[in-house]
Amino acid sequence: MREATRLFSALSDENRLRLVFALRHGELCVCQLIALLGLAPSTVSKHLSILRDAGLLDARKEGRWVYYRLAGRPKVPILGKQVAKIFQSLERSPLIRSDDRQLEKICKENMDALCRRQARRAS
Amino acid sequence: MREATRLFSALSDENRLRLVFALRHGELCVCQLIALLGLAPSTVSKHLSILRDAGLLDARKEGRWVYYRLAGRPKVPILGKQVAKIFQSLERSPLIRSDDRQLEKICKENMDALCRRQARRAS
DNA sequence: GTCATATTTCGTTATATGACGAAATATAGG
DNA sequence: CCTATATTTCGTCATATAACGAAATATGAC
Repeated sequence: MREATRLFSALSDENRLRLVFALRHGELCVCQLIALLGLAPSTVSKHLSILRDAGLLDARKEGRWVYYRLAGRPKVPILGKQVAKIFQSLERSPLIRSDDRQLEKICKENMDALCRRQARRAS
Repeated sequence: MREATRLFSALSDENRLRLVFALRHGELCVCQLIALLGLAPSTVSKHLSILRDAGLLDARKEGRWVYYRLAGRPKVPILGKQVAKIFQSLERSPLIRSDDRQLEKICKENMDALCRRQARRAS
């Protein structure tokens, strides 16, 4: 029961939904996700931690970098008609589309340039 | 996007999940749901309001009584493997089983006896 | 070893949320 | 009309949560 409420709670924040949708294209590094959301690294890290604890994400480390991906192979999510509609419309929502466009750019940048940008932003 | 977060937020509370599962058997009156959860009427009413605003429940009035039911015809909810597992295990969870047993008793009581019990509880 | 860097954890603050009781609203009976 | 009753809304309080910056941790380069 706690697992269920934890899962739904994990998905009840807009930024965390954005993370889940960003990762549907494939694995991303934390620094890329930070660039996408434009939030403090600590905030993004906390959000990712919540999603991972809820069983939605897996993570792997590569040197200093941590990559997150969706856990397993999620199918098209259905939770009754209402939710099916919501999820379909979510992919068409301006925010997710905007995220998708921004993600294209972010994925074209090399990781070093991205991380330098985060460092500059932090100061 | 707000609809999605509202829906997931609606399902992120244990008592609200219990309400949803209780209603999977069919329509119930608020006083029956109050008896099930053992919470204050105002709290149950608030929870039901959240679920209805999220599109999960429909309501109809019959005199002083308000009956709630699941909206439309929900199928077995799937939101990726993780959620499918959670929902399957939820139906086997001690809490939901206990609720099911208690619901049997509650549905055998006539509404008047139930409501008299709530009134006594309120004082 | 030192210094730099990416990420996570911790502590703080403002805001949101779940519980309750009281008040308001809607319906029924005499 | 008055009284009773079921439910909803409102206000309050304790607790949870999302944001941030600072500190801690882990990795890499020299």
